[in-house]
Amino acid sequence: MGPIQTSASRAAETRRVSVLLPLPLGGAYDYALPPDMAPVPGSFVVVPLGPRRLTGVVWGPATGDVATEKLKYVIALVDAPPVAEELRRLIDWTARYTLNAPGSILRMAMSVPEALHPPKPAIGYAPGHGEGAVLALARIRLTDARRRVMAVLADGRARTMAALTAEAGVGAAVVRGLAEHDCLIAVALTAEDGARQPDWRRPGPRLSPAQQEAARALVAAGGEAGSSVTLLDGVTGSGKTEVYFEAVAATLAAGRQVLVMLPEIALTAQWLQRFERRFGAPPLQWHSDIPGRKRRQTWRAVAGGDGRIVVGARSALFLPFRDLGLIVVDEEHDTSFKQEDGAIYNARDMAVVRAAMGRFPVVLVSATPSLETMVNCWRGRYRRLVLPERHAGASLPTITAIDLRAEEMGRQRWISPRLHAALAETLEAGEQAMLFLNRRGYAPLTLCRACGHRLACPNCTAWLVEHRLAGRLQCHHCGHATPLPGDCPECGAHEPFAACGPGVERLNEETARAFPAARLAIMASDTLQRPQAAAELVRRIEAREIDILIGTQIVAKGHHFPMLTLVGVIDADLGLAGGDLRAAERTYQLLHQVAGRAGREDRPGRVLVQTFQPEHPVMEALISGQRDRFLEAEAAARRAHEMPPFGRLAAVIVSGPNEAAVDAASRALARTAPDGAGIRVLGPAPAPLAILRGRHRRRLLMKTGRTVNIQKLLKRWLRQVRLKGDVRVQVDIDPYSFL
DNA sequence: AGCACGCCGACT
DNA sequence: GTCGGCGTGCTC
Repeated sequence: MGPIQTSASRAAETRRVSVLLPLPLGGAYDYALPPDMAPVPGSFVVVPLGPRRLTGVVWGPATGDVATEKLKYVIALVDAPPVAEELRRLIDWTARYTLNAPGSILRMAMSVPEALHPPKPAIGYAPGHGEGAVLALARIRLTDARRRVMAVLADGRARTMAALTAEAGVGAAVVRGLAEHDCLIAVALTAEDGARQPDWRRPGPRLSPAQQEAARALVAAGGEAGSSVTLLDGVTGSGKTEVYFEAVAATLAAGRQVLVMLPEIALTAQWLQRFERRFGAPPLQWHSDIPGRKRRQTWRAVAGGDGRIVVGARSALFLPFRDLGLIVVDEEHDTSFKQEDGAIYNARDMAVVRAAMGRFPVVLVSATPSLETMVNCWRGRYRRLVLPERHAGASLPTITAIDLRAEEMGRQRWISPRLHAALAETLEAGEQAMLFLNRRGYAPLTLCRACGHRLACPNCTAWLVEHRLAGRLQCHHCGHATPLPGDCPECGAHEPFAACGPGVERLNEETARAFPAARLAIMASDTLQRPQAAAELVRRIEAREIDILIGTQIVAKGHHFPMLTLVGVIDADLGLAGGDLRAAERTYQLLHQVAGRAGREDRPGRVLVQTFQPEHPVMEALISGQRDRFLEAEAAARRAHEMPPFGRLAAVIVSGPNEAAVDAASRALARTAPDGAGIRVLGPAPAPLAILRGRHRRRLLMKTGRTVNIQKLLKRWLRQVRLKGDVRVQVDIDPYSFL
């Protein structure tokens, strides 16, 4: 034995690690390791933090500058697969890019803390076997109920108590009684007994030559050493999904995991069907509606590597894949990939980053690619594969504008005579039509006829929207709901309210009046709360139980209705108002997608677009089908104003319950705003929703050239200001909506 | 994110 | 005289 160690030499020998906790702390904290503990970077560990015990992730070697007296010991090493380096780097990268604490980003990857601890095995009941069981059965009185239980279990498969009692139609006491007499044995159920795995060996559908070529290129990208981004660009119905399924199959064949990100996951029953047809089993799913137990299973399957393929919404991006080999971002232009609450990030862009970190390919898929993606293609940073035609020879719909300035519109009517005539023809021919209006509810605004008072949300700067089917007024921003008041809260007039403007419910009313014999259905996110309701409606349309479908933007996504030959866009100008950088681009994408619903298979479709500005570049591009020329013009305009992606933009949102404190803080920020060549700070101005969920909001905008490190600039700037009175500052790098 | 510490109003 | 409000700050 050597000499007794001094505390100093012991400290020098103490192994230290830095541990990132899923909290908005400044960074990772250092901890001492007990002598017998050997975590690797990425290991989950339990550590003390103040009076609490928390689970975090070993982030690397200790940073070293923490006083020994402060250092605490790691309590335990969690028995779970460690977080891969790729995800750790993605978390650090995202934190730096979005100016969030790394712990806040880690929290998204650890959204199911219970999943870290192995589930206690579910207990099931199986018949006993061998002579003992026979003797046991002989000893008891075999009542009817007991006989039914034994009959259910005759196949030898174990069942949970719940399943067994339901199948046999007995109470739990009967089962317990049988178990006590050793006629049944309690066994641990193996997880998801016999769950089917997607099988990449199954033969795919026959692909067109263009599809084959694209599929080959995608598969080849998977075989390359580094990362790559490929845009799969093709009109609706050109068979993009089948093409990227080949890349999915190749990745699965190579033994690696796949993530497919889709917007609005709850409404893609058709996508899931296609997947299951191709691979013989459903993929794992990840989105906000997945119940807790399933989430936990999925998280564990992904981390352990048994979960081979996940389809999910944007939050799936931070799942702890063990060996991810491909990400597909379908509908890459969709704005729902931009997360707006908590950490603000664009999951499509972060997918590209994750692929770069993991050195694997990513495929962006769209019929209407975002301008950012197209610019990256033009710059040669992304590859582009174009699927030129509609599959199976179907022709593209003809798109025609209806100039509302020239139409005789009745009062409180939104269907023009020309659209009305087209609807009549379509119904006459026994075909289906769709009316598109991107507004939920009955009317977007309700006002008092006596005094002009408008019913507004008490928590937000927004009008209340009347929902007649639900029998109430609703705020679409905070969820505030109230019945329609009997009297005007302003002037006291009795039942004075008038609905202003149309929502889908009101359009439904007008359509029903115009076509009393037609069978109508409304499709909006609030009329279809459950995925089953959406699937049922889709089935009814496919079965031609519906003649006219009236819907908001959710009808634009991914549903194929062969008999739908007419699409009417009620108000094409709706998205163009307001100070949104991407208003034109988004309107184009939305209307193009809606138009793509018309004329499938062998029936030519037509699209009638009601607009007050048929000469607008968006309308002209839609009608002429010259998408890329439109995007080039958009790009030129953005370049001229040094707007993204030709310049950088960041919004700084200051919010708090006290308006004066918010104003003071935003003025203080404006005073200390950096300036310099190519740097401009605008504001403060009231944010797009000046009051949201009871918090007052002000916004400043920072605009810089493309080569400026905007994060560094923002960090230095925001550090200077001391905030008080529950005022929060949030940064939105590359904001989508602004004014 | 929690939790403790700290300085100003209505109660056993 | 104390209990408790939540504003501010810290947690390796």
